[in-house]
Amino acid sequence: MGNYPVVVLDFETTGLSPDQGDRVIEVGAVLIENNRITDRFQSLMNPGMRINSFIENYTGITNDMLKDAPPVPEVMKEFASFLGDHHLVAHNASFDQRFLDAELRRVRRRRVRDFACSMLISRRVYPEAPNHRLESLVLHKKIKSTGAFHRALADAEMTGHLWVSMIRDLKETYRIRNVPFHLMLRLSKVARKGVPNFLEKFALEEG
DNA sequence: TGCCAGGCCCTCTTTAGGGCCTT
Repeated sequence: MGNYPVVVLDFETTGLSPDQGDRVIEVGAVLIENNRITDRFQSLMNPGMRINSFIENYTGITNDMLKDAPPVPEVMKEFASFLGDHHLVAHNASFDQRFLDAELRRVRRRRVRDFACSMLISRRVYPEAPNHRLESLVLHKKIKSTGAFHRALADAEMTGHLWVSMIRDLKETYRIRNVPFHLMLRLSKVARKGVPNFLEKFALEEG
């Protein structure tokens, strides 16, 4: 199964830390239901400050593109509606979670669901991967690339495909019929050496 | 003035250091 919906999201930002004044400049997200993308959300946002040349080069998003973009609060209110009360997923979720929580706080909203981290889970499901950057995992799993890396919607879509791929591989490898969200959350915290035992035990209890 | 992210996770560890990930 794994039929519960999740929203997979990705932010492009002015830097690494909302605590140091960094803001979001683009959000991309996909809704996944029944292992397929059924809805999408994407918007650039004007952060009210200039972005540096590293960010322009890294993302391909320029100051010129942000000049006429809607302000961050306006987009974040819309995005909060898109999120609803769905479970959330991101690649290196602690990063996106910090920015999401900070920007929602500014518009007096709050996150209501847990975040699962596709990077932490991929380290456990695909320990053989050369590394666990999104770009490398997309190559490793032969996931079709849906646009330029480091743009929010393309990264969210590819992370979404990675999420579906990990659920499928868990089912096949461990003969788990149903991979609920809470299993993915728990898996992301299991010591790596203990992963096979953890999953075999789950499969037994399920059966 | 000078500082400058944070959390996971391995190891030559736990009285710590440094690579990996995200922009």
